[in-house]
Order: sequence, then C-alpha cells, then structure tokens
Amino acid sequence: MLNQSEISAIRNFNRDYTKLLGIMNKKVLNTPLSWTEGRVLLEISFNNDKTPIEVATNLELDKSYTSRILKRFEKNDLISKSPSDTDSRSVELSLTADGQKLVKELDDRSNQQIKDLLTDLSTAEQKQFYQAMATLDNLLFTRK
Amino acid sequence: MLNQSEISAIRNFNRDYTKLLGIMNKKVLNTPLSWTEGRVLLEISFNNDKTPIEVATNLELDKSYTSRILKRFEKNDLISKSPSDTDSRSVELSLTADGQKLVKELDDRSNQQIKDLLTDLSTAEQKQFYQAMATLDNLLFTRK
DNA sequence: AAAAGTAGTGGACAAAGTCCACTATAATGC
DNA sequence: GCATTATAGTGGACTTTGTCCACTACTTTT
Repeated sequence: MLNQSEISAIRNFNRDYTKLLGIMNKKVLNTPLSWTEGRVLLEISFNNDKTPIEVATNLELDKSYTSRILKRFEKNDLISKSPSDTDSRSVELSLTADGQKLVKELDDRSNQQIKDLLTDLSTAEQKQFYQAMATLDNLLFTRK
Repeated sequence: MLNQSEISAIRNFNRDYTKLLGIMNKKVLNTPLSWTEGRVLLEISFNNDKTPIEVATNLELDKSYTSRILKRFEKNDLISKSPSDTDSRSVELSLTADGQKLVKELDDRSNQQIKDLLTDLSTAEQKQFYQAMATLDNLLFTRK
C-alpha cells in the first residue's frame, strides 16, 4: 500500500497533468472544432460506419448532444449519414473527403504536440518517458 | 526520437487518462462544488490569504469568473474576504471553518479515489505505478 | 500631478452540456 | 401475431460553465 506522501505525489501529478492535457486539448482546437467535437470526429474516423449511439456511448456523451454535433458536422460537410440496412431507426456515419482531411490535420497536430512536449528531452529520456507511460498504461488500462 | 507507434501509444494513453481523470474529477463533485470550484477552494487552502487575482492566474481562470465563484463561496460561508493592508484595491481570502471542513472532505475523497484506483494492483505493482508516475513527473514538470 | 497599469466586479453573452418528451422502429414475451 | 418493452435518433428548454468587455477604485510609474 502506498503511503500518504506517495498518494499526494500521484494527486499532484494528476493535477499538473490535467492542466497540461487541458492546454494541449485546447490547442488542437486551432481548428474550427471544440475539444468534444474533435473527439467525436476522431471516434468516427477510427471506425467508419459507426452509429451515433456508439459514438455517444464510447465518448460518454449525451445522445441528444451528440445528435446536435453530428448535425453540425453534416451541415459543414464533414460527415455523411446513410441509412443502416440492419436497423432502420439508425444511421451509419462516415467521413466525407473534407472530414478526412480535417482528421488528418488533427492527427498531425496531435503528433506534433507530443513531439514538442518531448523536445527538451534527450533521446534516452524520451525512451524513459515512453517506458514509464507504457507501464502506467499497462497497469491502468491494458491489463483489464 | 520516438517513432510513430510510440507517439500513438502516448496519445492513446493521454486519451484514456483524460477520460479517467474526467471521471475522477466529476466524482469528487459529490460535493456541492463543480470541478473548477473545487480547484479554487483547494487553491485557497494551499495558502491562506491568497488574493483573487492570484487564484485566477494560478488556475488560469478568467478573473471575472473567479470573482463570481468567490462571491458564491462567501455567500455559502466557505471563505471570507478581508481587506489587504498592502493594497486597498485587493482582498485577502481565507477559509472559514465550513470551508476548511469541505476542503478536508475533498481531500479525503481524493485520497480515497487514488487508493480505489490502485486497489486491484498488488503492492509491487503499486510501487511500480508510483515509480513510473514519478518518472513522468520528473521529466515533464519537476525538472523545469 | 498626469498617465498608465492593476484588482475586483458586473452585465451581457456564448459555449457546453443536461433533461425530458417525442417519434419511429426493433426486440421480447407470450 | 400482438402487446409490451426497449432502443435510436431528434428537438425544445434549460442549466452550467466560461468569455468578453466596460467600469470603478486604487497603485505605480514617470
């Protein structure tokens, strides 16, 4: 069991990291998209032909909120909706060419951001960083 | 320099961790406070006699937004304001007894949350977790 | 003493998110 | 097959959260 000072250190890291992620997430939005919109678009890009409900549940968003976002996306010609052939209540979402272009942009920016973040570290330190993060990932997420 | 798959892994971790932190942050709010309000209260507790402007700049909040939060806090008797004796435009903030009590509650909850998060890990794994996080903290924040 | 800057507040608004009700279809129990 | 129950998607109405701007009262700079 961890002692109090270790727990405090973890909380401290979480606080700082929340802030960092917040800043990074905001910056990705030098696109016309809000953070949540960005997540939605990426979610669709991960797997074309996702339904709105899948997007909403994966991102833990309100379905009506999601619906509105998707409507905006359609209006701005980022995605298109096509009727599902297995469930006629539902629709399948796919990225338009513009949508794909924007995803690529977001993607490039995100990659660049990570590089920028690590730019002050030596190669050895970067590896160390990666290793430490892989450890956390494994302990928190992958194992489950 | 990290390769693309390593960068992707980092981004992936960031995405998952953002989500986790989001959930954890929301949960702390089984108090009457929103997340930002909680941060503000903690910020004051870190160092009594902070001024509103210090709080706002430390947390990167809009000062008018901060002002309103503080007003609410005062109304709910969580903090009190006393005129600064060095700058008569400014005020010094301090926690009331109720405020301190709430801080303690938030604090306990946060500690518990970390414990819960790690509860499925063995002691060795918890140490490993702590170590990995300390590495990240050092590379990202402490060094600077 | 004038000019420029800063602390704090409030009005007005925008953005983000929630809640509820509704329609249309699907799935389930019988 | 038919009634019941559940689910996908949408929209209205609202709350919460956060931003922008202008203003007052003071401080600092020159």
